[in-house]
Amino acid sequence: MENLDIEIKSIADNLSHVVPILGRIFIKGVRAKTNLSPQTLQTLGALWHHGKLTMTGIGQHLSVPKPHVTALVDKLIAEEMVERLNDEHDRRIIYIQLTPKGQERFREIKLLMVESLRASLLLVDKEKLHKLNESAQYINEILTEVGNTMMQNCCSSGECKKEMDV
Amino acid sequence: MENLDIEIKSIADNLSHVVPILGRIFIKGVRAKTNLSPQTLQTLGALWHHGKLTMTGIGQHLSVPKPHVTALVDKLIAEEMVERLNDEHDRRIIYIQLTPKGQERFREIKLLMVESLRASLLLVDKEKLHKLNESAQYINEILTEVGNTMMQNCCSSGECKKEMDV
DNA sequence: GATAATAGTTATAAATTTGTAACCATTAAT
DNA sequence: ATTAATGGTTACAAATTTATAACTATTATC
Repeated sequence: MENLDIEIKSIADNLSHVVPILGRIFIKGVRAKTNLSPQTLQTLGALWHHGKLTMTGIGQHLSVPKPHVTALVDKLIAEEMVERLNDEHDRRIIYIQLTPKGQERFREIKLLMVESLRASLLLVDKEKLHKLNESAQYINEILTEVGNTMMQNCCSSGECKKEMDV
Repeated sequence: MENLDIEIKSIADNLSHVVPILGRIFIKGVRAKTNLSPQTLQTLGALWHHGKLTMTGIGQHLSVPKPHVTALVDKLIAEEMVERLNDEHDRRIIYIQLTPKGQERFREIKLLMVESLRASLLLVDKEKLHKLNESAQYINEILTEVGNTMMQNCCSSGECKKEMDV
């Protein structure tokens, strides 16, 4: 069990070091070209991935306090990128989902992200890229899994987008 | 070459989705227990990893404008966690590095990060954890590499800490 | 049916981050 | 010897994020 502990330390070390780099690539590298704040971008990303989220679900995904989620969503609604949806059985619950316009817009944002990443990986050779892809896939798989169990019923619609579908 | 493009898209998709989750684990999960802002935490992390950074080096690592780096460093100096160091050959350059107190303090912060991660990975079994570790290691390796090539001479001291050494 | 819990909003203040412009000191280039 | 470029700071305004408290509407519990 000692061994396992060392492994978690190592994971923490490696992943924490990578946070600002990913931020640079996916947030800062894209932000200037849209008029969207980082958290707004992440909200769209979460909605794209999960298809449908409650207000508290969004808050948990971004770890943002609920009142601020309201503000984020209001802003996105003002731009007609997302819409509110009432739950049939529980009238307290409001789902948020991308509008067609929002989907279109986020598709473009994803292109910007890809370009930003491509620029960063320019000098990385094919084989390393392949291995990087596998690693990224795996990390996303695990972290999405633990992320979901931590929020009760994040995407209550049932199915999350597992794959990219640009 | 078509294939390579798809791979980059996939990497972008997976890594971008993971950004808010990592933020939750390593930044938000730790912040409350320290009185440090996210960027201040990341500054310490970068210094821990690189040992020594110039002001612009810090700015590039966090992608933060230079004037704000001054503010961040000033704050850390006020808490005696980092210190300025002059370059022998170029008197414009100022290196920042952790003080012993700062190292001690960041060691504690790393413990908090590990605990936060451990809590998230509670339900993940041993084998997955092992594979996760390998993936995290690889991603850090590649991204650190491209990160460094993008900033001319980030850690001009020469040697970066490659391994965890808590 | 009264009470407690949940989902979301409104309002507000404070902290943090972002973005500029102008500036000093030092080094590089011509 | 000027002039240009680099590394860093100061000053300031704006945008974004964080943190609370109080509140409404609805559902769950006893």
